[in-house]
Amino acid sequence: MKQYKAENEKNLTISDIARELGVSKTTVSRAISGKGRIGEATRKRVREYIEVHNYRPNVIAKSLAQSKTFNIGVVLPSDTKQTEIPFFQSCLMGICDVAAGFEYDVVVITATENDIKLIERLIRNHKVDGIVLTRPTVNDMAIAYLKQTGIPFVIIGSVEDESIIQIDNHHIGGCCELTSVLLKLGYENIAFLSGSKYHIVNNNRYKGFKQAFDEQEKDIDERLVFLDFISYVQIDRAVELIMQQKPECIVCSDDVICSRLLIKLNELGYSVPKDIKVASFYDSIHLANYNPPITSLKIDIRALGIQAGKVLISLINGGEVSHQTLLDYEIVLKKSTM
Amino acid sequence: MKQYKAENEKNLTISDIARELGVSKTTVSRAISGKGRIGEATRKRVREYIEVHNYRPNVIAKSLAQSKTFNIGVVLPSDTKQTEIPFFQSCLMGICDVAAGFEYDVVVITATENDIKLIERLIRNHKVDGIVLTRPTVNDMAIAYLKQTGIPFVIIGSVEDESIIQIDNHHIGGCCELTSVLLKLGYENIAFLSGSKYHIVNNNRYKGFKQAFDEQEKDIDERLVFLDFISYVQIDRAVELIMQQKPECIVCSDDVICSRLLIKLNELGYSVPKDIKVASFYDSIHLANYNPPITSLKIDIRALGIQAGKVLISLINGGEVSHQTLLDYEIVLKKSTM
DNA sequence: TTGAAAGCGCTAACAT
DNA sequence: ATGTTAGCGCTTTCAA
Repeated sequence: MKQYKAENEKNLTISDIARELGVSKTTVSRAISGKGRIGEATRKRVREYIEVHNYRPNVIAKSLAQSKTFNIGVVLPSDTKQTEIPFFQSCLMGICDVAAGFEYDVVVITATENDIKLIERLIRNHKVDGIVLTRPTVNDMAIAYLKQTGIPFVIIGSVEDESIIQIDNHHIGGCCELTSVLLKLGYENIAFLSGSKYHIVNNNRYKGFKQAFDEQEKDIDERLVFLDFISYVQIDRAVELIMQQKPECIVCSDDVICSRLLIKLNELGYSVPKDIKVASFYDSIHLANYNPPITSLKIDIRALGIQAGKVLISLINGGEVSHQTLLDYEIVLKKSTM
Repeated sequence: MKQYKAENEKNLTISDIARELGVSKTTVSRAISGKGRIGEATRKRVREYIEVHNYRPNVIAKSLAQSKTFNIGVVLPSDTKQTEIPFFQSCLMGICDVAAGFEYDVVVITATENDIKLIERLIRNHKVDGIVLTRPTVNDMAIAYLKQTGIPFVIIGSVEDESIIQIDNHHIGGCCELTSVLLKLGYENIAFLSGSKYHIVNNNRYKGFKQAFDEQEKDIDERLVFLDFISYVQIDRAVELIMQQKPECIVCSDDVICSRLLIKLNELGYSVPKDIKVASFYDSIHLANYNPPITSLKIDIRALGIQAGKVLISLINGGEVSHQTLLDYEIVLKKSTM
């Protein structure tokens, strides 16, 4: 139980300072926090002492006294497959950035669709003041749980429930717009290849896809729509089926699917964009360096994290926040659809 | 300052339980922690009450009393480029796993080679009991700082200083072995393409490469060695230079470089493995699905995180730990070198 | 085996 | 403007 601090000089406390300066603890506390009235002279004395002696308040003690932890929790999916996609990491970095700016720290925990034990523990242990949830699913257990606890939380993604604070890109709009562009380029037979239906974002992307067809009063060829294709084996099979229909273009719901698609197309001997056009509803490093460059929706993931962090911290501190923030996207046309 | 808890029933404390059960706080505390002598009967009564009333100790209060936080800090690089590689995310997941198992939580912060402000803050705020550092660099500021504070810490990677607890894969051995295999396959002119010299791991990989040549008493063609190639532009240029020498094989120090190499080779019209063999000293999802499959060193990143977490927690609790743990690797020969 | 009391370092009413 | 005092919820001597 011997801590390393023993090696250093013992940590300075507020009482030490009070004693040395011949004032009360309260005065010192006030000089530090800036709350409450205090004389300019004393404040200066205290501040100087602190500076010189390199005093740092003990955040734990402050936490206990104020029932605040100055931590925010970030819930990441723990399944290995998701683990390797850069989305969550970029989000996390964004959140860390803002958190640091507000003197908060970030506690990371993992959860799966049907195991939110760690979230429960984190909250019951009072380790965080609020939580950022990433990737909401259909019938999300974590959301239900958090709502019931009353702890401040925001989600990165979208759900129907308007009582939940959500930060997301405008997936429906973006996917609709990209699809529209493709249609206007004259590609009529567009295939759609999407990941798990369980992830709301995929459903929204499909909504956008459909909307574009509706707007232009064109019909989707249902034989070209492949939803809920998760494993590589499934995707490979889907690609074969799609290519049998000889479409002009394939749109993928995300970068991982798209990169697999590209490999499979290559294997089958098809060349992009000569034989088939390809576009993706989300780009990332997986696609960034591909040759030919892939037309895709470009979204700023880090910005998403930053926004989520900001909103959460504001929420924690009693600020008013809007229930939904939709961030922008950019459509980047590249060689793969030319 | 009104907290959400107000909405729920007020949180049960140890005093509440003591009062209800007609015992002292001390007794309740003992019943929970298991420390100190206590009658079997009372212990049971307390445990039952806790179970029924769903009591959860306040970790913050415990922290204050024991000067322990039950948090470990993980330092991740914040530069965007590194952010997108899955290595750190996998490490982090591994660390989260063990931490949860020991009832610890993980606080994530970022740092760059020359900005360790957040590390300093984290420690001075007493937010963690120990730290995991990832990716040591040459003249690592973070290591120097941590060493001086005396806080328990481990690094994922290798450094010369034996006083530092290190967890790593056996890069030198692995790279040596893979190179040996390539040499034995009859590839004499092997090019080596590596990333930043600033990252110790790259230097170690090169050491392994050289060692293989030494062991077989063969000479490295210096014109084929390209160290410290970081940006894509640099890599592209290196590939051109390499190909002018018409080597039989190219070895990359990591997956990101390799994936860029493959794109560039493709662009230049070379086919793998027909025109040129390719191997990588580290595979990841970036390479996993490439066609043709790429010969590479396979290492289990999550395991690295798990081990680091275990060692750190042991260290925090005063356990004896060895200064270096080298994890295994696997050489996977694939089509790219056939 | 159990309890009383002090204390971890800070904040916040309430006085003065 | 400053000080007094009483907590925050838990652990931990020390005494019974």
